[in-house]
This record gives sequence, C-alpha cells and structure tokens, in this order.
Amino acid sequence: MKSILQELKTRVGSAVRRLDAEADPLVRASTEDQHGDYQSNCAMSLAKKLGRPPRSVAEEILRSLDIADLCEPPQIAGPGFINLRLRPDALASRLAAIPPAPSAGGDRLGIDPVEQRETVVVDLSSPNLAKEMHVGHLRSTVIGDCVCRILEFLGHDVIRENHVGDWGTQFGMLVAFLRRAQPDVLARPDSIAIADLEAFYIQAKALFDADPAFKKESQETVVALQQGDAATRLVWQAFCNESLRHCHRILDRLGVAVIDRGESFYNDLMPKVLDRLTRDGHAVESQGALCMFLEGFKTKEGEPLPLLIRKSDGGYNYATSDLATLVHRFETLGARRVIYVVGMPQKLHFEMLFAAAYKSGIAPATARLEHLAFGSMLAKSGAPFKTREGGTIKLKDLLDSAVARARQVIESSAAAAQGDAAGPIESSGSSEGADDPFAAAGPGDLAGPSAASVATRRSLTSAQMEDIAEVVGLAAVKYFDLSHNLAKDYRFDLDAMTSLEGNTAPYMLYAYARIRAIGRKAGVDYADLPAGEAMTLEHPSEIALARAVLRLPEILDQAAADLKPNLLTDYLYDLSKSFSRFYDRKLGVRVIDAPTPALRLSRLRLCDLTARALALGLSLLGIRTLEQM
RNA sequence: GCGCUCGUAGCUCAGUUGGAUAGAGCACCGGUUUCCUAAACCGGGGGUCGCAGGUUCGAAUCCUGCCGGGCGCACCA
Repeated sequence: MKSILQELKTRVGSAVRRLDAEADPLVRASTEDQHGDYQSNCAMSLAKKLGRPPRSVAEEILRSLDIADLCEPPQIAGPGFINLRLRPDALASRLAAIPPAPSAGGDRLGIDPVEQRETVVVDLSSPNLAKEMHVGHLRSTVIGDCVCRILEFLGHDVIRENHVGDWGTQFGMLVAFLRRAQPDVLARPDSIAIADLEAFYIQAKALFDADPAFKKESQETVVALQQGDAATRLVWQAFCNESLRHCHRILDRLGVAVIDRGESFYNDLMPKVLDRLTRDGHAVESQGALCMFLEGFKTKEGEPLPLLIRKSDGGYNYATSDLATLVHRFETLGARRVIYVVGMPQKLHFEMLFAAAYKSGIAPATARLEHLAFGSMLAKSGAPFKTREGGTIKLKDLLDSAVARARQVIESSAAAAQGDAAGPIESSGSSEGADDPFAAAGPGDLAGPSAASVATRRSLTSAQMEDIAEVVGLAAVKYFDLSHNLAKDYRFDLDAMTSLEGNTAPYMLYAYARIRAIGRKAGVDYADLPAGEAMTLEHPSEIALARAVLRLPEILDQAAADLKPNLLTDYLYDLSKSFSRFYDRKLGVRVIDAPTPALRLSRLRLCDLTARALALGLSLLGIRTLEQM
C-alpha cells in the first residue's frame, strides 16, 4: 500500500500538471492541526510562473482535483495554501486494510518493499582491534545499525561491514608482547585470553618505550607479519580473534550484526590497486610518495593537496586500504551504494577518497558513495567524554552504567507507584561529579527498596527485573543517540535518557507495554482480532491516533531518503503521545469498557495497530520491546 | 590563513527540496484520580531563530559579510 502522502502527491500532482507539466505538487504534512492534515504549497510559486493570482490558481487546481474519497472538501487559505483534511472513514478503511501480523514475526504493517532494490554496503562500527571498544565507537555502531535496519526493511540487500583496524605497526608490538605474556600462544592459539585489552595495550606500549630490545623485537615482528611469516601470523590471528571476541560481546549485547572484514583482508589487493592507478596515470609520485591530485583540495600553504596512497617509505596508509576496499565492494560485493558511518572529523578524507574513486573509475559513475558523518558525543558538561584521569571510557562500562541507572529509575518509580513509604526517592545523584558518567550509577546508592522486593510486589522475578533493566538501559542509550540530529555534537546525559518523561526510550517502551497490558486486561489476544472488517473512528483522539499510525510509511520513506534516524524517533514520540491522549481518562475514549461491542473491537484493533507501529519503529532503531515494565 | 561544521526558550534539542502565529522535552507555576497502568494527561509563563545586509508573495532555512564554538588542512588511522 502506498503511503497517504504518496497518494496525495499523486492526486494533487495530476491536477497540478494540467496547469504546468513540470510543477511539483509540494504536498507535505501540515505543521498545525488547524491547517488540516496535509497541505499543498504549490499554488503560490505556480501563480508567479503563470502570472496569475495565487488563489485563483489554487481554485483551478481544486476544480480538477479528484480527492473526495480521501479528504474532506479542500480549503484554500492564506496566500494560496491548499489544506487537506483526511476523512475519518478513509482513515478507518486504510487501517482495516492492514494485514494481520504474521505469527512468524517480520510484521510490515502492510508496507511494501521498494520496487528497485539495491545492494548497499554499510561501513559501521569498525573499531581498532588494538584496544577495546570505547565510547567513540557507540555512534557509528548504533547509527549504522539503524540505517541498515531501515534499508533492510525497505527491501535492500545490505552488507554490514565491520572494517576493523587489524593491521599496521602497533600490531607488531602487540603480537610481540602477547608472545612474551602468554608464551604458549603458539601451542594453543585459541586458548588465549586477555581480560583487559586496554591494560594489555598500555603494558605493551610501556615496555615498547622502555625496553630497546623489545622495541626492536616489535619492529621485527611487524616485518615478519607483513611478509607473511606463518608463526607470526598465527599469533597475530590469535590476538585479533581475542579482540574480536571482546568486540562481539558488545555487539551481541547491542543486537548489532556485522561481517568482520578488517584492513588485513585487503593486504594483497593494495599493491594491485596501486599498480592499476599508476598504469592508468591517476597516481603520480611527489616528494617520494605516490599521490593522486584531485581538483579543489589545498594544503595550509595553498598548494594542491594530494591523496597519499603510498608513503615515501613504501608503506601503505588508510587511503590505500580504503581504495582497495572500494574495489572489493564494487567488483566483488556488487555494491551500488556505499555508506560510511564515520564521524565528522574524517569528512575531508572521504571527500578526497570519493573524488579519487570516481576519477579513477574504481567507483562506477552511477554508484553512490556517502559519508554519513556524525558529531561527537560529549560529556554532560560539554567537555570531551573522558574518565577523570583523561583516559578513554570503555563502551562496556558506559552500557553498564546506563543499565544500572535504568534499574534505579524503574525500581524507584515502581516504588513510588506503589505508594511505598520508603521515603523520598533519590531520582539521581548526578548533581555531583557532573563529568563522571558513572556518578550515581553504582548499585550501592539506591535509596528505594531492593530489586527483589520491588520485583516481588510487581510480581516480577528478579531475573525479569534484570532483563527489563538491560533492555531499558540499552534502549535509552540508543534512542538518545538516534534522537539527535546526526550532524551535531550531543551531550551524554544519563538522567535525560533514562527519564520516563519526554522523548526517551523509557517513555516509548512504557507506551508499548501499556498497550500490551490493555490486551491482556481485555482478555483478547491482539493477534486474533479480525482484520479487514470496517473500523469506526469518531472521537478526535481516536482519529488523531489513526492518522499518526498511518504516517509510519511516509516517515520511513523520508528517514531512508535522508538517512536521518531522528525523523523516526520524533515520529514515535508523536505516536506515543497520540496514544496517551487516546487512552487518557479525560480527553480520550474508553477502550475495554467502550459503549458498544463494535467500538470496543475497533478500539482494541487501533491499540494493536499502534503497538505494532511502535514495535516496528523501535525495532528499526535496534530497540527491543517489553510486554511489561 | 584556507576549508568544513554548528549557533533556535533558563537548560537539552526538533524544525521535512524556502511556507501560515518557530515547536517539543526538562526545569518552573497551576490543574486533573470513586474511572481500562497518574510510569499518564491538560493548561500557563518563557524567543530580536548569533549579528547585519540581500534575494521574494513568503527566510530559522538560500546568498554575502561579520561574531562566537568545534573540527580538519602531505606520508597516524
């Protein structure tokens, strides 16, 4: 089924084209309810072009506009806006046409995949294996996963590439150090275990700086590694595997699937790509380095700035491996589109890389190369996000702190909801140590009752409580990240993201859980409700909710077209609010005890569709839903 | 110095190829509960959209120049 917006664009478009074959109908959702649900803004610009008064142009558009089955009679307002309000019966029949959710999962709410599917490579997460994943990897992982999920949902063939850093000089040092620290690594390469990769790296680096013999050993190891020495390679592989295990513990926890294909994978391809670029005359030598000179890039001194693809010492750098990677992605993986989910500071690099790829023909002219650049995650104070000592914060610790906070919030509100006499609730302790993300995250400072006692009172086992905290905590982190405009920096704020109020994951999850609870209370299984039959929408809150549910397809189109996850979060928040109003005791309607059986059924179906839209939207953000909170 | 990017309410942020009286949330003030989850809802105050010009029916949005923050600018990725 087409989205309502698409349908209106088609209808208004064909009316507008009678006046001007090329005019865009400019249909969009109205920002204010008084202006209807959708509006067309094309009459004003068209009037200018035709040299006629805009309102008369609007009137002429309306004369040939065939829309009575969908909308109330259109209104012309202001300078020439055409305001469209959807008819409740049209909303009702569209809702009724949504097929039931398949029991096997994969509910699409009747949204069709795109006609033209593409093979899209998304480069996401991509940490360096020398160290453990840290907070700097969160955004690429979360945003990349969301983009993949949206594109996958729309039917594209998405290849999620985890382009890990597993090659380069520091790996010589790490391999040499591993051989010293765990001498039996050659005998049992799969049994190595490094409890703390971060500490391991620091130790190795310290020894490298202090011990000339070890430094020499490290450098020899790099050479051996690059020459393909089997024993060295084995230890290197063991190290990388161990690091990847760390990595995938995090990714699994976040529910993010990727294909690991590190820089080393392209090692053999790099010289071939360089040969080809040299042979074709795209690469030239300058100051001993192999370079590609591209239009429009300048150095500080105003000289042409080349893309260096081989250092003067003969070594390769990341431009080299990125070009080789593109060769693989286009020629072997058959990509039509490559999306790099990488932070803003690398913008220049990607501009140059893309220019080089197009110029040299590595990227077909029809292919799309995109740098989905995002801003930095800052501390709550706005300072760089570091530990008090200035070190990097492990991603695992960050997630743990969010889960701990989520547990606190859930337990506190549960206690408050129970009218618990345990005293004032310590909603947060974050006023102190504002820069420390773990302030108040410890389990010891919980003012409310223990998890077990709350769980008991809410008839949840403590295992269920743990699960809820895990889901809510991770959802909070992801949602907070995705709800911000990608281009801007944002401040990591545990209190804000775990709040039950506002545009947060807990609010959304709560709305979902509420709806599921309504079904249980009503004694119906939503999955058994009849589809296809007529529904009734009469109350304003009911109509508004129906409209919100039916906007999901156009939001997904837009979010995919712009690669902007925050469009989806904003929509979900709006949907949740619409639901809360619908279910409000004052402004909403009765559901379970609706005045008639037909209304009860219709409203329960609306509840179900709302829950399904929420669940689908959240799933595309990489967020699990909960039946109970 | 050049380039990129951001600047919107006290705070954190939205704002769809330029659209109507610039929106939310938090915080603050007030209201709603014999009633399906009040973990909710409703209302209120609060803005020279960094500044100044320009483009036009219309500018937070596009152009120019300033101011302020961040990032980048030949061999680390």
